[in-house]
Amino acid sequence: MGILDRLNPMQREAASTIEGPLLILAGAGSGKTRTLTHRIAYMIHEQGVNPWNILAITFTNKAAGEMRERVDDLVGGGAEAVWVMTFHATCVRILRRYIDLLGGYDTNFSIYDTDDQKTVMKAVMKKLNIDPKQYKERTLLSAISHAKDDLISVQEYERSTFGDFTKAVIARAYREYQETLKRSNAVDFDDIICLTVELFQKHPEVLESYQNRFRYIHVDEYQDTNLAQFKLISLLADRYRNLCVVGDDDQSIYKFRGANIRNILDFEQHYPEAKVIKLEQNYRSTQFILDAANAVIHNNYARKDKALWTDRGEGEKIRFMQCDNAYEEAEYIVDDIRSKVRNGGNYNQFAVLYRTNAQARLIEERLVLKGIPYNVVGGTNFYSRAEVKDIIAYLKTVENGQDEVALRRIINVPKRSIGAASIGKIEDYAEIRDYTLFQAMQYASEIPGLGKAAARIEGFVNLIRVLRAGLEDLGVSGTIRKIIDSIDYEEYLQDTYDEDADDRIENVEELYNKAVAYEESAEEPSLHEFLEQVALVSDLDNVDNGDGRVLLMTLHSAKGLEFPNVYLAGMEDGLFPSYMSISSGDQEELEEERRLAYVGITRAMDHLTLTAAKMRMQHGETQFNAVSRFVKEIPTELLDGYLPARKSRDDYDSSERFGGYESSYGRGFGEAPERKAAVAKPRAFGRRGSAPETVKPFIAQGVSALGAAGITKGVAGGGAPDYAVGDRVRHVKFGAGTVTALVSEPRDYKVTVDFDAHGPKVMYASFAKLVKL
DNA sequence: CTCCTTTGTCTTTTT
DNA sequence: GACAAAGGAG
Repeated sequence: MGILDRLNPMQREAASTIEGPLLILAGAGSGKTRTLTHRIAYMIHEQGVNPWNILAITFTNKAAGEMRERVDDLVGGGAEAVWVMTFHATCVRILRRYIDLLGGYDTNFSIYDTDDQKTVMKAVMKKLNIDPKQYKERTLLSAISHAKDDLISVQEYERSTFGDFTKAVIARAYREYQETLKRSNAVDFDDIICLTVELFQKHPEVLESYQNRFRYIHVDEYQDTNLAQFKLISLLADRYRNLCVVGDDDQSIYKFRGANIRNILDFEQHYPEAKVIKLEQNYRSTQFILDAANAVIHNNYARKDKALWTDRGEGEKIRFMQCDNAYEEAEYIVDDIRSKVRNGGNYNQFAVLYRTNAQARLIEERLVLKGIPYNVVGGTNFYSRAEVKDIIAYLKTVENGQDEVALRRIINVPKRSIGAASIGKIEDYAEIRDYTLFQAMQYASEIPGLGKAAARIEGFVNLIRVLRAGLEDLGVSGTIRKIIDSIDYEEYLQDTYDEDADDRIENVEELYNKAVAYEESAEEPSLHEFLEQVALVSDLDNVDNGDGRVLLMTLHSAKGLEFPNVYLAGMEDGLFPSYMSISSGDQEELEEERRLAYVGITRAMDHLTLTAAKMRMQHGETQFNAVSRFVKEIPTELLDGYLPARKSRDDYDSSERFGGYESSYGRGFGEAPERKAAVAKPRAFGRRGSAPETVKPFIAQGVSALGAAGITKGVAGGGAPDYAVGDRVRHVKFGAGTVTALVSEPRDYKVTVDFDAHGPKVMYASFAKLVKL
């Protein structure tokens, strides 16, 4: 009878548990979206929950769109009232109503993307006299971003600096950056979340209204939430505590963006009454593919133990191919795809995944050569193209005159001969009168020293005024058209770019088309909503493989997708795992890479091919990379094709850890690796021969990493286990048993115990905490 | 103010 | 190898 009949028992239990906190640990391909959508349908249809009271939060628009569609299908009428949205869209919606309560912001705020943030930071550094050679804007921005992810305010950050000079610099930059954004009535991506948290904390009445509205909350991809998002969710869920989170700690791959894997690992601590349900049946891949994925991920520590299984049968072995260079790798992959399609297949059943976007190029070239249709997912965002950003900046200036980043971008584009000197004079004037830049520009004729520039500035101000006046009649698309015409933008593009002017003009037209499409679909079209979509939607969201094309994308973009045939290209130490993660000596970074490998492997339904190149151009120089350690972590019996030399734990020495770089500075180095030397010279640094500062900490950390590698057992579980095969041991949960096998693995000892009451179990020594009897 | 050459950087990137 | 930013010359 019910909606839940089509679910397996565990899925059904998860879907029917609607009261109280619930953690669904959903392995790759275990039907997580299906479970969530059925849960929502069950609530509405069989438990009489008002759709209005349900919130489902995702990370990507794509995931939100998919869920929206499936909920609509299952629920039918009334489903529109369910909020299915991304974190950012949810928060923007809340801020558009209430941000003015925080003071200093107005509800027509701009949203700054990464480029805009850089622009702001550059200005901040200039203003504060921060030496750009000593501090990169990227570093400062990422420090600020991480502070915001952790809900650390400017004041708190300032208090925590103590004698730390670098932190003090960051604190100054943080304060000025935040003040600049506020002056511009703008928020960045991180602000969207943490200002909402701030709003809830400072205005309990607002929080309460949303708590009452969202009685049932779902969070997808919970493993990727950061502290701010966690706080947001826990505030919202605090009243009714009906919080359902879904995730897979093994697929947490966004630590570098502030995701905190502890949120999912510690869910039961935060919510002691929580119910935990594991979905371990995989409906996607063959057993061999799952075995390989399980074997790789088992080398990680920080994870909840689980084992994916399938009833799909063993399937085919995983293929491994090491080519001489990256060209041959591309050739191998493309030829393989072509021959498989000739034997009856469709190009849309194939995906090539890689670690870095730069790897796409060679494969693309080969695909073009063979006339195979393909799509590259990601790479450069449509909205980050200069010509698109120009028009967007005009629109932002029309919407929000305080937006300085937008204003400065267009003030002299196309060239109006308003240069740095004139802008400086306007700035001074604005400072004295406490005006915004745009306000000051309206008094150009009064500003001393502008001379002829004053008239040109007035012309510009007038243009914006006219655009504002016409907005209501013309709408968004009409205003875009008017901008293009008034500034002769297409002519400007033609003059400025000789090579690709036509492409750029096309992009501008595409933006116009998007605006038209937006106006057709929106209930109540507005400029700020259009700008919001532009800021929050990426072209990743439009990935569609209905038209028979091979898909190329990074491993990160591939999360959540599945393909019958998957190629993982560039399986090399130094590329994947990345050079950074190896050289940092930080185990956590390496574990994140390993999770990425896990994500990659589990994208494959039937056929998985791993490829590597012995020699590859990276950053303009030839690198000789060793086969990725992740390939070596896959049991030999699952691999087909050329098999790399197997490595035992003890071979994970320095030359291996920083593997593959030997050839860059002379052969024979790897034969009898002198440990210190191997650590100190992992790689021939940039061609200009300068050893960057990173080398020093690198050496220090490298040595400690080496130390850690050398005494893995110690790190793993406080030394080698004190029991051996044949010994009797006791386990907290399973009771007494006999040790039947003890295998030393890179990170830990794998111990098999035949328990008296529960039969044989395989476990990792550091987790099992077995006591010798 | 603008154009051209030199210099430095370079993982991933849901929003 | 590719691209952006800074610095110097016109």
